Amino acid sequence: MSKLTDYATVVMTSMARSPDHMHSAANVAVQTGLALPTVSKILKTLAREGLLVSVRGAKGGYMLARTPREISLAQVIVAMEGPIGMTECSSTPGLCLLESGCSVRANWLRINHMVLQVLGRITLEHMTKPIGRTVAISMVKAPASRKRLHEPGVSRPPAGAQP
Amino acid sequence: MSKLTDYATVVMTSMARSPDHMHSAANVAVQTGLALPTVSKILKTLAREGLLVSVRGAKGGYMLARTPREISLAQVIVAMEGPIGMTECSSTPGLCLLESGCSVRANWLRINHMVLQVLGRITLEHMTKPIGRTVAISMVKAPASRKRLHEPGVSRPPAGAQP
DNA sequence: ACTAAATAGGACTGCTTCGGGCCTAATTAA
DNA sequence: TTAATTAGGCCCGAAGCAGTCCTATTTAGT
Repeated sequence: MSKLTDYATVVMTSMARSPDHMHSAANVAVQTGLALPTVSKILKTLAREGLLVSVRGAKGGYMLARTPREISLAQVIVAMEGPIGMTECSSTPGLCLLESGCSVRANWLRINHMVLQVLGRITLEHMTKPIGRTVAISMVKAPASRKRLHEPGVSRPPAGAQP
Repeated sequence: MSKLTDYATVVMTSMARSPDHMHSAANVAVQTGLALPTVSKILKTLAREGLLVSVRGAKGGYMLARTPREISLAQVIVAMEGPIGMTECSSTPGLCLLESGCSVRANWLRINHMVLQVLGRITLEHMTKPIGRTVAISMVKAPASRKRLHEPGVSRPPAGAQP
C-alpha cells in the first residue's frame, strides 16, 4: 500500500467522526496533521471515485457519500490504487509458462480473496474506535448468513465515477 | 509486494516440488520460465537470508534449508522485502499528531497482524498443490490445536519428476 | 594441473512510481 | 463583486526496482 493510500484511511476515518458535517480540505488537513496539498489530492481522488461528495464554492467542502458503516477499507484502497492484488502474477496471466506457476497463481488468488474479504468487512465505523480481538476474529470467519454473499465491500460505487 | 518477491514465491514453490534435489540457477530458470539473471538474484537473496542452502562449484546449486512444510510465505516475503507492513504509518510512529491518527494506527496494526498470521501459516507445501477452501478457512481461525497442519502423505516423487 | 560448472558479490542503468507542491480555472455563498 | 473552495492538471526531485553484466571464488571431473 502506498503512503497516499495510508493517509486516505486516516483522512476518511477523521471525516467519519462527524459524518454529517461538511469538511473543507484545510479543515481536514488541520485535524489530521497532514499537509494541505496532500490532503487536497486525496480528497479529490476519493470524490472522483464516489466515496465522497464534493460541494464547490464558499462554504463548500467534502462529505462522506455514505454512512461510515457502509464504507469499507477495501473501498478506500481500491479508490486510491485500483484493483487490489498482492501479486502482479495474480492479475497478468501468461507469466508463468509451466504448470509450476499455475498452482502458485491459483493459491495467490485464494489468498488475495481472503485478505480482500477482511478488508471489505472493516468499515470506517470500525476504524473510529479500537477493533476488539473478538471483532477481528469474526471478520474472517463471518460467512454467517448467506444473503450477504454479494459483499458490499468490494463492489464498485455508484455510476458516474468511472473515468 | 514487489514483482521480485512474487517471483521468489514461484521459485521457492518450484524448488519445493523436489526438496532433496539440488537446483542450479539455470535449472530453476528453465522450470519457472523466468530470466536467468533474475532467478540468480532471487536465489542469492534467499540463500543469504537462510531460506536456501547454497553449494558452490560444479554440481553445486541451491537446496531448501528446511522442508517445504517448515517454510512459510511470510518467511519468503520477509527475506525479499524485509519486515511486512501494509502501511508505513504502522511502523513509523509520530506521524499522526492527533488522536485521529492513533485509533487508525492501532487498527492497522491489528489488521497487519491478522494478515501476517495467514501468511505465516501458508507453507511451500501448501503452494505446491491447490489450497482447498476448508484449508483456507482453517488458516485464519487456526487456534492452538494445530495437529491439522501436519499433513502426511506428501510422498514426493524422488527426483527428476519435473517436466 | 587444468577446465568447466556453478555461486558470491557488487556495480550499473534505465525506468517507473510516488510524494508533494503549485498554478489556473470553475463554482458558489454572502 | 468578493472571498472561499473545489477541479484538474503540471511538474520536479527522490527513491525504489527490475534487469543485466562483470569479476572473483569454489568445486567436480578428467
